Amino acid sequence: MPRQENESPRDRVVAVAEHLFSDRGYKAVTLRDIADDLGIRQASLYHHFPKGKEELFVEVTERAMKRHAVGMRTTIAEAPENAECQLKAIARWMLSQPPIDMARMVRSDMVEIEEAQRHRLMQTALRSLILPIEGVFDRGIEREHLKSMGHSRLLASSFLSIIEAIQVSVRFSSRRPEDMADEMIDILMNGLRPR
Amino acid sequence: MPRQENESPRDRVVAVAEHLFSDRGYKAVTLRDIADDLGIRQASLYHHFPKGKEELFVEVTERAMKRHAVGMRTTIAEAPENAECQLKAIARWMLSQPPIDMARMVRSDMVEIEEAQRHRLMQTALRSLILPIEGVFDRGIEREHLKSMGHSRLLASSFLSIIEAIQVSVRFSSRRPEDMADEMIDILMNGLRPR
DNA sequence: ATTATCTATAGATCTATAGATAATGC
DNA sequence: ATTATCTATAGATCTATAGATAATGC
Repeated sequence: MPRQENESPRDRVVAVAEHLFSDRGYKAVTLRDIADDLGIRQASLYHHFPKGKEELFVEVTERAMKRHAVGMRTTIAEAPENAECQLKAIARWMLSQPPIDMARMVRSDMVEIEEAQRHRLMQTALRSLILPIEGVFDRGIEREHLKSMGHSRLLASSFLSIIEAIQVSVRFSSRRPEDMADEMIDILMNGLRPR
Repeated sequence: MPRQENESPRDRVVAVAEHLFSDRGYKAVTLRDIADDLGIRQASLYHHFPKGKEELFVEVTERAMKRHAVGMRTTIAEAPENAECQLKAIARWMLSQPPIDMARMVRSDMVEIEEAQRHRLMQTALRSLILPIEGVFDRGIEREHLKSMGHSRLLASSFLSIIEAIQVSVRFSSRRPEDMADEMIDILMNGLRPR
């Protein structure tokens, strides 16, 4: 089989690990789980990640964040200059990706890894996910006179957590996640009270 | 020391376990962690919970849900008959309690426990947390003509996830969580767009 | 030759059990 | 007598290491 044609074995490891970590978190996923899904032996993972589980998790998280940094940027750039449209586009982008439970990431996953790595990953998550959304709200405030409480960071992380809630809801609902996102964005823009 | 005056040893176990489980989740918390926080030996936990970790976790979750069922009911009952006030009161109630990461609960914690227990706990969580909030929105739709998309369940779980996002934000912000909640509720009610 | 896998296994950690000891409450 | 703790330890699971074997790409 000629290489370069598709995915390197290392990339497959990262992809499978991402899905498992994204679903159940760092501690609940074992190297055995990952190896089983890949159809290889647990020890074989050490060929790709000699420092082991933590190294793999950090790589998984870094890649996901890089993907989001790019995905967010292009998603926003390609959407009309309008907060509502951009939020709906962002929602679609996020829903196309493995879910990110920020609460779990901060409280459970990150505490398990080395201090230095943790700080760096948290910074990357802020830049890749929160700041781009914050930017959309800030430009909306500027250009469309959206209400501002001077703290669009809270708005951005609330938005992310709503997407997360939708990704959970999908398990119990037959509605399309995109419709749920649009509905919630509608409420964020116009409010529940009749106008 | 006369008993009945305060907390039974078993109650202390549940209380300590709740804080740890609430913070880091089922798999990431070991019986040793709980015992250490209590100042006892790991094996001593089996006196109170002979069936072990899962039994303890189920008890912790059930108690938390019962507390929420009561807390929600009285919080809503004591607030003015007005969706905005009731939501703000609920936010204060939730912020006074250990955080509940629904996404983690569904995806990570619940998968580790027995099928039957899982179903029961999920039902209890629905009744104790989601339905009361759903009720507030539904009555708001009825009485204050709030906008309805016919799916206030999504609204309720989004509301919960926003509270969760606030409890995470507190770690990085110096703002009062109650103020953050009020701000977000304001946006939910009136929208970001100028009226 | 390099890359990707394997088997075998050490060492750490975690849950759980058995049985002894101490404290508490009639 | 009952309740709450302890020590000691078995057994399972998990991460990680060492060294062998197979596949791949010049």
